Amino acid sequence: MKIATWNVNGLRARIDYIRLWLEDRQPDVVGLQELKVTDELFPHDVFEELGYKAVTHGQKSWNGVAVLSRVPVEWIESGLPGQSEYGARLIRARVGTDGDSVDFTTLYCPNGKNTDHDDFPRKLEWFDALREWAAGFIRAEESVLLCGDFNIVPTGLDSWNEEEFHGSIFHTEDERSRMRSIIELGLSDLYRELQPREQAFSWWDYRGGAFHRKRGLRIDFLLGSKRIVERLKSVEIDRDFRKKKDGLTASDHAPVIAVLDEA
DNA sequence: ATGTCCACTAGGAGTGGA
Repeated sequence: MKIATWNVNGLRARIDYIRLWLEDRQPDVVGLQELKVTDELFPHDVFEELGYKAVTHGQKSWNGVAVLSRVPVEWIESGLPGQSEYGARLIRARVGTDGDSVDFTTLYCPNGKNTDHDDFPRKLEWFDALREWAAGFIRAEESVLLCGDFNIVPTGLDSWNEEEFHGSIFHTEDERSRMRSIIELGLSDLYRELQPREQAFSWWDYRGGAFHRKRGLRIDFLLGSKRIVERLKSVEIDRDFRKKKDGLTASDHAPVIAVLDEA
C-alpha cells in the first residue's frame, strides 16, 4: 500500500496540480491538509474520476483535512476532541481491507505564528490534547498511522538554519517536547527510520527563492506504530512536486510518501 | 530583500494568514 501526506495549500487552487500528482505517483491513500474549502464545495467528482473516494473535514477559508483512498475507506471521526473551535484539523479513517488495513489519521497542526503570539500557548495545548487523544488507540501490534503538517521542526537537522532559528517558532523546546511526547506513545518518524542522518525538507517558503536556495524545514511527517515500521518498504519526500508543473503553481509543501507491505 | 501565494470581501484592489 502506497500512502502519503500532503499540505496542498488550497485544494481548489491546487486541483489540477493534485490531479497530475495522483496520476503520476498512484498513491493508494493520501492525507491532505490546508484544504481551505467547505465540505459542501469539496470537488468529489474530480477525485472519483481518478478512482478515489474522499472523506472530508473542511471549513471555509482556512484549515481543512481529508483522506483520499482508492482502497476501501471507512470514516471514523473528525475533529480533535475539545479543540474543535481551533479549526478543522483532524480526520481519522480505516483504510484498506482486512489484514491489510491501517488506522489512518491526518492532521493539520496549529502554526502558532510566533512565540509571543496568543496562538503559541494555544498550539501547545492543542498538542497536549492530541497526545491524550492518540494515547487512546495507539497499539504496537496494530497498524496505526498519524500523518500531516505538524508545524514543528523536531531536531536541528530538520531546519536549514537551526543556529539562527533555535528557540523561535517551530524550533522551540516547548514544541519539540510535545512532538517527542507524541512519538513516545509508540510511533516512529518513518522518514527518519530509513534516513537517520539525511537533511531533507518538506516545506519551503514561497518567498525569496527559498526552494532553490535549499532553505526549507521538515515539518510534514508520517508517524507509524511498530506494526507499520515492520511493514515499511520505502519513504520519500517528493520534492519534485514542489516545482511548477505545466505552468501550475505547486504547494509550498512537498508530499511525503511511504510504501507498506501487506500486513 | 517579508521578494509569494491563497481565500475572502468587495466591487475589479486590499486584507489577513501562512
